[in-house]
This record gives sequence, structure tokens and C-alpha cells, in this order.
Amino acid sequence: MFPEPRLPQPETRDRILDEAERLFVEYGFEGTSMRMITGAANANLAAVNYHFGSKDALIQAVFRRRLTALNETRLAALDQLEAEAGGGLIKPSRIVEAFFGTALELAADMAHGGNTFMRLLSRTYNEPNAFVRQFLAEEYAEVMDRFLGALFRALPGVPRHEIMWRFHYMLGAMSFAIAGIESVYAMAGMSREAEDPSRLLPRLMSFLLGGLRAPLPDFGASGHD
Amino acid sequence: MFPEPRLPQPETRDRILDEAERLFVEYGFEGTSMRMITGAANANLAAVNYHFGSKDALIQAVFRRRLTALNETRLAALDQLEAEAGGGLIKPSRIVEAFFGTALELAADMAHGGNTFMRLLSRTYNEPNAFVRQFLAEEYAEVMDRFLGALFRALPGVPRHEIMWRFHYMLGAMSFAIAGIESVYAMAGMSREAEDPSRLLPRLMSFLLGGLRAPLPDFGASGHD
DNA sequence: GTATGATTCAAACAAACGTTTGAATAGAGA
DNA sequence: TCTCTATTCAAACGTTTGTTTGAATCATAC
Repeated sequence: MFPEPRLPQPETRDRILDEAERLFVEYGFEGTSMRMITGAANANLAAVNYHFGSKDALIQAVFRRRLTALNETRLAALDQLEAEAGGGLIKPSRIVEAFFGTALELAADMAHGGNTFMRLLSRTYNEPNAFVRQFLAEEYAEVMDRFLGALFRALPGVPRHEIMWRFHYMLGAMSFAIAGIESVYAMAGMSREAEDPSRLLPRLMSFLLGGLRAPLPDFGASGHD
Repeated sequence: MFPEPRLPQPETRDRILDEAERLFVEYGFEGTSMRMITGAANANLAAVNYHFGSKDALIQAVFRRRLTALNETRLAALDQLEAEAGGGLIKPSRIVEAFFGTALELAADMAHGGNTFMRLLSRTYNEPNAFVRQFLAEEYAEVMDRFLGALFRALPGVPRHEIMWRFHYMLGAMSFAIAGIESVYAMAGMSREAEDPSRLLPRLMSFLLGGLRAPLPDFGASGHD
């Protein structure tokens, strides 16, 4: 395929990844052209195809660079929870915290691009592009499997359907929390003051746990599941 | 600008709107070309520019066709709530229901494209395209102002910051609820069985209210706002 | 120095994009 | 029948897209 560099590669590859990440957040995948990326990275237009092969491969590389580590951290946190419980019940709030806490920690990192990446990741859950959707589903498969399974075991009386939906809702709330509040609110009341990132986690977490603990919905008469 | 038709226009214009709406959901704005739209609508390539002026104007028309009515319904529901209360306190759950209930009713309409439109609208909250963002913010300005104001009055002890954030989280949960659950879950456990749309509302609502009523977060020492 | 392989570069590629044009068609009013 | 206006149509417009090419440049190994 590509010859592997014998020395710790020049920084071109990383500059491209950084700028692509930043531009993808601002303009989306299709709204960001190769020329915008290579221009911002002070690289030649052909550099992306040389280092990554194609634009799609670059998108994958942007995600893999940080998503793999994030999901490994999540799995490690869950491993520890289960080890501490030693077969006993785990508090659902701990599981939720293991999943969303790690993500929000990364989102709070303004210095090394963690915040930029999490904004990108949050917007991408609902990405229409079929290629990106499938790639993300594969990257998430194991983590989803493990965390949903843990929640099922931690909430033995609750229908799995309901747990999955509520986890899905929590993902949506987190996605919007990270994307920020300026999107639709043209209100004067909402100042543009920089939010303290350390407040993001406790604020979101209390909402998530409130939703998770809410009484199950009453569907009326019927009752399958 | 454009000469107004003297007769109840031929259906071309509406066919274009329908197909554009459907394709925008599936492929996004930039991923949907004029040729895809006019091809699906059995219209000539120039028809979009003739009837709407430009692709951007078509996007606006797709939203305006249904969003205006939705937001008017929301405002009417809030009007009625406030009239019934007659200056007294309104239960926050009623306000939340007035906002999200109307949206989920439209999302439950599978026959006349309401579901398609709500899926599109949900994905568009986080749209990177600057033009679409600003258009949506303007369309939402009044509704946000009214509903947030109502919530402020209904929750006099709660900091406005927190209310806005929780409303934002609720928007995220609704967005994901409407987008569906198949996005990231490659799990075998989640069957593809058609969900009963009537269950969507009570399921989401109990989650939203649980989150809204959750105890306020504890930020530790400091305490501005 | 000379050879070797990795990287950069300017230039060009075909394909797809949104938009415009001017003629053809249709239908209603006089 | 003739006229006028709304709509449709095929064709082309100029840009921009992602990708490819082949030579130039650079750094290391011998």
C-alpha cells in the first residue's frame, strides 16, 4: 500500500489531521474541500491523497485518532466498575458516569483539540453520509454492547426497550450539550460568556440521571414487551 | 420577482418540495444535487431555479412549508395555557408538553410527510451550513423567547442558566428520539420492528420531565448565578 | 559523491456541481 | 385564430470537486 516512513514522520500528516478536524466541525464533511484543508495546513493539494489515500480515508483517520482512545478509556472504566462490584449489582449512575463522564472530560480539553473533536463527534451521530454512519457504527459496536449490557443487568426490572431508548435520549442530550447552546437561541438573555467547562459535567449528569430514574411511561391499555 | 400564477399551480412545485424534503433527510443538503431532486420529482433540471430561484431558496421553502405551521401551533398551545392560568403559575410539565408534544405529533404523522419533515428538522439543529443555521435561528426566535420566558416564570427559584441548558438538553433528546434508534446501535438486541409512533410521546416525555425535575447540580465551592 | 526512497510540488484530469439561456409547448382570454 | 403569459425543455455555461501524474526536492545510507 504505502511505504512506511522509517523516521518519526514530518509533521505534515498531523497538521492535516488537525486542520481537517477543525474545518469539519465548522463546515461539515462535504462543505470542507481538499483545497481548504491543505491550504490551512500549509501543505500541497496532493498531500492528503499521498498520506491518506482519499478524502474518505482522511475522515476515518480523523475519527480513529481520538475515538479509539476514548472508547478504550470507557471500557476500562466499565471494567473497573464491574471488578469492584464483583458480580454484584452496579449502580446505574456509575455506569452512566463511566460513559458520559469520559466523553465530557475530553470535551473539556481546550488545549489539545479534545473539545474540537467532541464537537465533531457529537454532530456526526446524525450524519447523513452513509459511509460515515457505517464507520461510526462499527467503531461504537463493542462499547454500545458492553454498556447497554451493563445497564440491563443493573436495572433488572426495566424492559430493555426502555433502557435503550433512554440511553439514546442521553446521547442526544450529551450531543447538544457539547455542541453548545448558541445554535437556536437568538435570545438576548443567553449571554455569550464563556462557560466554565468544569460545570458542563455536573450540569448534564444531574439531568441525565433525572431522566434515567424517571417513572416508566404509561402507554395506556396495551402492554407488549 | 416571479410572476404569480393565475391558476392553482400545477403540481410540479409541490412534487419538488416533497422529493427535496425526502432526499435532504437521506443525503443532507450538500449531498443532494439538483439533478437528484428534479429527477425524483420527474421535473426538468431548470424547474427548481424557475420555481424557487436557487437551491438555498428551495431549502428555505422546504422548511417554511411546515415549520411555520408547527411553531404557530406551539404558540397557540402556550397561549391557551397562559389564558387558563390567568396570571397564576403554570406547571412546567404543561409547558414542556406544549412544546415537545406538538412536535412529536407531527413526527408521528407518517401519511402526509410530517415524519419525514421532523427527521429533517431534527438533524438540522446542528447543521454546519451557516446559511441554514441563521435561517433556522430566525424562524425559531419568537418561539424560543416565549417558551423560555414561560419556563422562567414557572420555575421562579431556578437560575435561568440552568433552565436554558435543560431545555437545550431536552431538544437534544427529542432530536435523537425522532431520528430513531438505529443510528449507532449495531446490537442484535435492538430489533428493527416498527415502533408504534404513539409510544414515542409518553416515552420521551417521562424522560424529559425526569430530567427537568432533577435536583440542581452541585458545582462545589463557587457559586455565581 | 552517489544512489535510494520518501515527500513535495505545479499542473492537469474527468466528473459533478448550481445556474442560465433561448427556443418549444401549453392553455386561457379576446 | 391570434395573442399573451406561464411553464417546460435540451443544451450549454463557468466553477469547483476529488484525484492523478511525473518531475523536482529532500534526507539518509552506502
